[in-house]
Amino acid sequence: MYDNYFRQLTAKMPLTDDERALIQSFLSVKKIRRKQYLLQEGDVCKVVAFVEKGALRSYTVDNEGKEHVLQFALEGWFISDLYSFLTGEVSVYTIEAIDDSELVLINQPAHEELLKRSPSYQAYMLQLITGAYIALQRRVTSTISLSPEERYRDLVALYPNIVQRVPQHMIASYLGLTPETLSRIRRRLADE
Amino acid sequence: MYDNYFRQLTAKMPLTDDERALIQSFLSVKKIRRKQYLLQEGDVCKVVAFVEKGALRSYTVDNEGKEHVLQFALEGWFISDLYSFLTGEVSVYTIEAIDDSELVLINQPAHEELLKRSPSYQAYMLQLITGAYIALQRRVTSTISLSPEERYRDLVALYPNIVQRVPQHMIASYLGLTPETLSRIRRRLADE
DNA sequence: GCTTTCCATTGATCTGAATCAAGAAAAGTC
DNA sequence: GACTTTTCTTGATTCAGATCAATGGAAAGC
Repeated sequence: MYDNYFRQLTAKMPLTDDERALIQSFLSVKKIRRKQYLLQEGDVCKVVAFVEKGALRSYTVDNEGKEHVLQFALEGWFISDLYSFLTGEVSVYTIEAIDDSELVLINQPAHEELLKRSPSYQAYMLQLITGAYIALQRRVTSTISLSPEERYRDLVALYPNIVQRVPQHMIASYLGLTPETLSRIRRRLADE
Repeated sequence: MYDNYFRQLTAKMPLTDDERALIQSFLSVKKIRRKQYLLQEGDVCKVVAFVEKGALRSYTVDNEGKEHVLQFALEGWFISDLYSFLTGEVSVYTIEAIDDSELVLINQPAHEELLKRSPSYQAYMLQLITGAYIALQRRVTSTISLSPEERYRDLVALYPNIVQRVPQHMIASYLGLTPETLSRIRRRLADE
């Protein structure tokens, strides 16, 4: 159940059996079906989710009712609204399963407790947030300095598995394009 | 010299005199003149800078030679390319002083050492990166879900001091607009 | 204080992506 | 396996913001 989670964790952070048991005692498992929500806009984000299996995305809805994808999370990734999770403020994001998925969850009190009790967990969290920060910064850089076509190529180069796995209109939304525009970009690239 | 820095730090993290002395021994001070660089594209980012006085910005230059502002830092803010600083990879960003400025710097080895030796510093760094992450996430959200006019209003509401202090064409660049477009938006808003 | 560079504004025009519309194909559901 | 829903594609049209161009004014630098 926690296989991928601990594979990931121990790869970065060797753990004693005791520490592993301690951490595991604070985790829980959840299965979630395609199109179900892990978080809804207006709620406080209660958990950080590790994707054991499946795929999820987070998105905002603007005034005109349009969705804008913030992040995808495939197997081995984390997803959450860290802002809401850490501050307790309500979230402007929705997190939804793209496919039937299996998640490993940790809630806020458990997270607090583990930070205090496990130095490994603490160090891991610092790495996690740093990684999230770096991924976001790359995204911002791409958004502000590349053309739509370049942004798409960048995404394909960096996360080919996302492009293969996720419906195209969600990729378009992630890139800040309409599905029509992305379709035309793909044709242009294929024609060359 | 380190007044603002420690005011900021102790506000979040009570320090013993010893700890303060330890941290201070790892810091250095730098004055930098308007238009001088703290970091140039292609170099590794060696420091995290706290702005005691003045104002800086970071930006990327795209294929066509256009600048895109990633971040502003006024008094009391930090600026760096954390990605480059932490990984040692070269940076795609330039960090430049907008006005003559005074900075408190910490370099990578000092940062490593302090992480090991000062739990307060460690906890502070976690807060810092978390804060940076949250600020970036807000920026992404604004970029993907708001119109240019809404983005500008958001910026004015959130950081009025930036808008007052920084040349308008840099604000435009930060918002992903041309100076002309921002000028027209401002007129529209003033006319109403 | 004078010169030069930089900066904000306004108008005219252009353009790339959005929108609108419709049909085909694929996937999901019962 | 038939039906429904979702997804992708293609074409025609529109539109918001970029680009091009020019001016007046402010700040920087000597």
